[in-house]
Amino acid sequence: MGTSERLIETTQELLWERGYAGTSPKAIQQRSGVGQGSMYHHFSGKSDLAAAALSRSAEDLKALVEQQLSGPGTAYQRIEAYLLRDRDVLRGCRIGRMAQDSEVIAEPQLRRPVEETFDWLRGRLAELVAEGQAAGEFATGPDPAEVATAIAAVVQGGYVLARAADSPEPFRQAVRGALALLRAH
Amino acid sequence: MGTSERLIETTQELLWERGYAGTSPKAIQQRSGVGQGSMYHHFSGKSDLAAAALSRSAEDLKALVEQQLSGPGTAYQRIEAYLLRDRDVLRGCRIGRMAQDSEVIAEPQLRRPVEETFDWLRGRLAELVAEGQAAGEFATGPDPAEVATAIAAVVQGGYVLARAADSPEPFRQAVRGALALLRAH
DNA sequence: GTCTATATTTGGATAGAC
DNA sequence: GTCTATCCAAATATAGAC
Repeated sequence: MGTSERLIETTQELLWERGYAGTSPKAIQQRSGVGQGSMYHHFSGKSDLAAAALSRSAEDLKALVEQQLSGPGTAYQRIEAYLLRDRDVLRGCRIGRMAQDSEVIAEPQLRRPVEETFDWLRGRLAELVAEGQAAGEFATGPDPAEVATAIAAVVQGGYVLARAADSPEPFRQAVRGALALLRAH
Repeated sequence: MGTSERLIETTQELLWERGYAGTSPKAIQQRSGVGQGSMYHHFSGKSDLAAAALSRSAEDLKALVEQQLSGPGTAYQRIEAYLLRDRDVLRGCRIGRMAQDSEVIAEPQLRRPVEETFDWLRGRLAELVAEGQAAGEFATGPDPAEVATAIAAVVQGGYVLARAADSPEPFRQAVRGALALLRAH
């Protein structure tokens, strides 16, 4: 594996664990085993490396989610597969976490992968909701885009509530509540 | 206003804006106008001061939310009042933001106010959902505690999606979607 | 491409005078 | 209670040798 690769993967891990403000170049060098000179040879600095890591994480996450959303079954079943998939809930969302970090939000190069991931997710969920409405699985009153955004928000908020409680349980409750409301029509 | 008071309020602001990792003693001293000696006279250090600030923020937030939830109207109307209240969406939630900060989650003194706030909120919402079910406003199938947690998650996740998009719109969409699902039965 | 040396600023605090 | 001096490590690089 190349040096850049090692740096990017290590930075992905550290950003997920500690956020942008909490991730130092020194920590990246130590965990990756790459020296300071090498790091600054391959990347211009912390934010350059973080931008590469976040783009990579965004791609990884979209690919993973697409597996659930494009699986077999009805629209409801695919949304359910996404919401109930195995997660290490207390780690939180590698992308959603970055939205709380003011430095990430302030730097377009860092915010863009975060924004694009959620734009994609909300659009993809909206397609499924519309499909489920057409199939008579869901109530047809609600706007599919609004319901899709609510579903994405339940996941992100579920992580917040779970970390606050230091327990995965609130995440699971939130998801079950959302599924119950989707079904109840 | 006392010196401790000034320190606490300034720390509340900075934690909201920059998170725990991003808030330094020096920044607190500069914004509050309180000197270093004074700060360390009144508080033993950063985490002590942050604990006081977070407890205060938790109280403030609970009082504010309780206004909406205990207002006039049906259960649905009070939940709606809470979800639609005027917010500076892009600032995010002063309490929910802290849940993403690993140092906060790791220190019980810092995590406790965050945990308690959401425990209280979820319980309070669950009462309202149960009340609405009893009154025939909501479908009676879903578990009130699960629906309540989903509602709290929509708010927290709405902030995440809004900050990611650098626009309040996803928050508003998520909330409208949640209200539509609550109504659709 | 990688290494070591060096540099500046901040983080986070302690000590002791006033 | 507040101020100034001082301290040491970490953050975030740049420079130049190899």
